[in-house]
Amino acid sequence: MTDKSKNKRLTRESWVKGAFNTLCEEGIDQVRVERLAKKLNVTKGSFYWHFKDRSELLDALIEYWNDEMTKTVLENAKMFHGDPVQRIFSTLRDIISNEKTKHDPVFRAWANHDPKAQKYVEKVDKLRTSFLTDLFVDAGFSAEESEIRARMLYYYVLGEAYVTKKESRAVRLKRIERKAEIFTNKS
Amino acid sequence: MTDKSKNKRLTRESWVKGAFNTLCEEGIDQVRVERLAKKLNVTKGSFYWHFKDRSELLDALIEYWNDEMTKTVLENAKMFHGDPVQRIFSTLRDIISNEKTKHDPVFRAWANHDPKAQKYVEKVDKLRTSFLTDLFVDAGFSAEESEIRARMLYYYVLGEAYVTKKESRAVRLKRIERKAEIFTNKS
DNA sequence: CAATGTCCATACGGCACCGTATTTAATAAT
DNA sequence: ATTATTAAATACGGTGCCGTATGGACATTG
Repeated sequence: MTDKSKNKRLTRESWVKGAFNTLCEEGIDQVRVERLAKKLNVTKGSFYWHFKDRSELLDALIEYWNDEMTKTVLENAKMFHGDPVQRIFSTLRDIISNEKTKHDPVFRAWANHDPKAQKYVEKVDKLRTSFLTDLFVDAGFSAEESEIRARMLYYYVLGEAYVTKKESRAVRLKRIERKAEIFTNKS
Repeated sequence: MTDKSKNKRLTRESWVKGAFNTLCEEGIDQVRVERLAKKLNVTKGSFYWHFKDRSELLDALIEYWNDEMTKTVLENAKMFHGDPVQRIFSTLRDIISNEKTKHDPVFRAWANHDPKAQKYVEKVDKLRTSFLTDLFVDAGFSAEESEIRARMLYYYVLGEAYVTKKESRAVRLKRIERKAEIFTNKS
């Protein structure tokens, strides 16, 4: 698709992206060098020129995921200025709509058994929750209350992502927005 | 530990339990026949007497998980009678305290790439949410509102389980109870 | 148009695992 | 005690994967 079948030379990133695909579709233990090679229509001779070994690919994969998550996810939300409550919704929309976020669970499954990946997951979690916390503060909640609500909202969105993977983002977003109102109501 | 090192004969269940352990610790792709054999201090000659092949072990593993989840998890909660809101808390306590529930994420990670396991996960999800829904109804919420709150609460608990795996159950339970109050408040 | 560097193919040894076949040991039945 | 049955050990061929070594194709530069 992205690579016309005539592309001879591959880049390091080609491998990482290919690895990311099979990570999402089959889990980390199924991303193997020779299978990737076949998928990319080359031999592993290519791979071992670009990478020292499989472990180096996995490291690159972690970096790739981290970049995608930190770069793009919260950019739009930061741009958006206006009603603080609306910004919370906008952020949710961002997280859910992001193509990559859809694959959060797969990466988390990996991190579950790999401390290196785990470190980055924790990083991203902190980034997101602290961002959400700030939004609640802007919306007028106390610091403590903001943190509680941010965590609640974030955990909820995460859990929702695990259970309702098959539903469309539109449906999910609608439901989440409906429920998010509860979080933004000052009881 | 459970098996004194002198136990000669193994049962089918020994294998399933061993498989469940490595499933939790390393993921489904790491449960291999010969490694399990070594862990159980036998050879795979034993395994292939009890099972046709690896796939049959995985099927048994799914059944095992399903039984553990449906049998024990909600039993206590059903026993408990009294204030409906208190029953909700009691149920949460049950889900979180259950040793097996702790490993929900790992099993879900597997289900993510295996339709067979996925089916059972959906079953358990439905069981839990419908049970929670009934509790909210008992607590005086409308049918529609009950379902919404049940889903929120359940997704939240799930998401929480993914992010805060390392914390003690006591700490988690305390936090969750604190937050669950919000779900049980009629705004 | 040589020479050098970049990128990949091919060929190899080794390991871990799967599943089968066959044999041996332990337990139960007669 | 002999025989069956059950449970596990051993031995085997086959496959997929890893990483290395080496050579070839292509491009770039002088």
